[in-house]
Amino acid sequence: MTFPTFPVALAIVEDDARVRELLRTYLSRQPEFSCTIVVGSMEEFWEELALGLPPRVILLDVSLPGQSGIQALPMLKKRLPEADVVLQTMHDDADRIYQALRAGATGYVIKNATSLPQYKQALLDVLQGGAALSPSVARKALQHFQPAPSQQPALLSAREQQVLQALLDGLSEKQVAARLTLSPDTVHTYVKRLYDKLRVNSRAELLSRAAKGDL
Amino acid sequence: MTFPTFPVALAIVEDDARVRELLRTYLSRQPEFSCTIVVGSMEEFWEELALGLPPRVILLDVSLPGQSGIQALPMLKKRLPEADVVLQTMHDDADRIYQALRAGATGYVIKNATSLPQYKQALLDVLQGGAALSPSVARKALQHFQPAPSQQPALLSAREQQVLQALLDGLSEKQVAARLTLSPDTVHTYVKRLYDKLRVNSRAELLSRAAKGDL
DNA sequence: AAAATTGTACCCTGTTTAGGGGAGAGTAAT
DNA sequence: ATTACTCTCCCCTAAACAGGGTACAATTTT
Repeated sequence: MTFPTFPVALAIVEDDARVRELLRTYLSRQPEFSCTIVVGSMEEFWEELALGLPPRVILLDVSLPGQSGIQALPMLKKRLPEADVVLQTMHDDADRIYQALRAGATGYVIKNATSLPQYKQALLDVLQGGAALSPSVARKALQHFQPAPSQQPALLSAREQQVLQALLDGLSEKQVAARLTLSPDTVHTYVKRLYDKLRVNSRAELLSRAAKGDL
Repeated sequence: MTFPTFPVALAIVEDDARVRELLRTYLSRQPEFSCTIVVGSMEEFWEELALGLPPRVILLDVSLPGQSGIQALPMLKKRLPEADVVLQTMHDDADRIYQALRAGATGYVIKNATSLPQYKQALLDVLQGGAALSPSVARKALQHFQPAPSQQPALLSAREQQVLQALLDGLSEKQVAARLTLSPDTVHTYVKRLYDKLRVNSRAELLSRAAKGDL
């Protein structure tokens, strides 16, 4: 992990003046950060950005007057691909969280549930290549991993379905073996059985049918 | 949020005796927790479980002798649907993380990067309905939200797109050659170029991404 | 005019898949 | 108690694929 040289250029975009100043004063006092841009809207942010050096991390409010933080995210990632964006908001709305994470946010914290030292820790975490999620946000995010597994057929045994899922994830037989802690030969046996049951005769056919919504 | 009544019944499954005792002594000292089960393997866990009251939270090592923590997860969720499971491990392997989160873990912490107070905090977080992810784990998890940024078909020439389409239809290179009236070698050349442009390195990966709606 | 891209085709080596066989241990059902 | 099924592992051969290179003519871009 390449560790950043301190202080790190930090931008704060937050429309609530009280919160904004609180963050600025606290974070400015930390030797790790230098608040190079502190503004109340994205419009102001774009202006300031043109003037000085680009920030390494951006602490961004989700709901802003004018262009919202979420709307701005794609543009931000395009204009500043190197920057990490940590979103902050009052609510832990599942849909907004989902949007934000897809748009490439590397952090998402809930205002009321986050102390100033935790803000600092969150920023340090992303600088070290991690991601910072408030517990309630993380829980919502994890739900998107759940609905994964499929539906039907008692046709396939539990183990067979696990192998199938791994194949659909694009793994090679060797990788499947590693994931399921099996011998590559055993995986091969399963693959053959799957081809038999699913009436295909190549990985490509299997995946192609999966892509078309079969199975 | 319904707050639990303290102390909360906690199970610790960890094969390294030093770590296990460290966690037990520290967490037992906290008024919030009562370590009702402290064992070194899943086999022992199942035995102890039959005797006493079921734990509310389980701190579970990923790699255990015998039945691993990951393997045990589905069984645990079935046997103790009410319990939260926090996994701990040394490594932040992306595939393992993915598996664990899909299997319903509500926490995933990295041993070396987590202090005892942070362990406590992680457990409290899940008790309050949140999820606890170490920063590096969260980062890996977030990558699964990314699949969005697909390629622009513009990058692919007309001929390349025809080959791609044929591949997505599940054809072999030889079959593609037949469809497009090309030499198998030429098709091979195209496939290599496609892999290059689409950043994959196997047919399975390509088809897998197609199945997920990329490209 | 030089450079880059595209379409086409061939060579090479190594790895992975496909499809065939057998085989033992365990569980469930008849 | 035989049958049937599942899970696990092993052997084999031949085909397909992955990745690396070279080559040249026709465009298109610069």
